[in-house]
Amino acid sequence: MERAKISTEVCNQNITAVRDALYVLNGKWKIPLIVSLIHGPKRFKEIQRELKDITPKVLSKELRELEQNEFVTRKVFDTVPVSVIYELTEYSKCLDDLIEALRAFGQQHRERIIGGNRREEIMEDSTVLEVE
Amino acid sequence: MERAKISTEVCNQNITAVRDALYVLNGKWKIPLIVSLIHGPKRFKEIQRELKDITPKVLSKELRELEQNEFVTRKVFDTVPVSVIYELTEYSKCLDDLIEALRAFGQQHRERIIGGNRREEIMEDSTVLEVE
DNA sequence: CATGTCACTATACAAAAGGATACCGGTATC
DNA sequence: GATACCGGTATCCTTTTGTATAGTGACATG
Repeated sequence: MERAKISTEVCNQNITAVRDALYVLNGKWKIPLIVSLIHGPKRFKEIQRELKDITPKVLSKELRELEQNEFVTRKVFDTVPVSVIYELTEYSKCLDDLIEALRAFGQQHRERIIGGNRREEIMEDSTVLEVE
Repeated sequence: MERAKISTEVCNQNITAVRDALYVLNGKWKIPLIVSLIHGPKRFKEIQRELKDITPKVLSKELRELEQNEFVTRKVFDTVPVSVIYELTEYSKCLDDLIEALRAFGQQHRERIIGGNRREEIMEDSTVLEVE
């Protein structure tokens, strides 16, 4: 009973931590956006081209939120016309392990589905992952 | 130029992998739900109590999706009234690294915000993370 | 002189996700 | 008899997310 209490407390702490993490990284775009900046700073349009189905409105919103959380910085150069580059911060490096784990899982999961080594009943379902 | 081409290809692969991962783990609840099952199988109402602000409708939908992706199994016992337990699968263990990274980041990020070792301009913003 | 680029913003709208509340039939408890 | 638990479903509503389209102003290209 005492043990159970401690274990549920730990469990709640873990859930809280995970929910805190998801709170700042929510949505479809934040992590892909960070990944696209890992290989070097980029301009607005470059990012838009790389994440091809994002609209400027959404991109601009996501970038603002990442800026507020100190994962990216926005730098404006007064060339003509102005160029704006987005760059990852030092702090964003604390996401490296997370991103690597996500990447590894994503890759592995896709292979599993393409390979078809899954239970038959579920194979029929086409909504599990969209493979192009 | 050749180098750049290779590097953008790798980058695109990474973005794709990350997006695949996010596709099956989307939304506010899937990962917290899995975390709540790590310490052992649970019944529907138990999970609902643990993730306290989830509604039964959403919980039932999330559990169904996790079942389709083979992260949890649903077992019905014909006691009176019936009891239903949800349990993590073997396959779900491939999420362990990811969950640990998410937990570590979430904890670290919360401490950073509570500690207040952030730039002043951003300190004013209250929307960064809800700390209760 | 028409057209296109850049980094967006604005407006309007549609779709999806999530939340609030009520309800079911059966059992157990008070 | 009233209430509560169980594992959900049904209905409605709000919030979030995404789409489509147009426009800005200064310049560069044809």
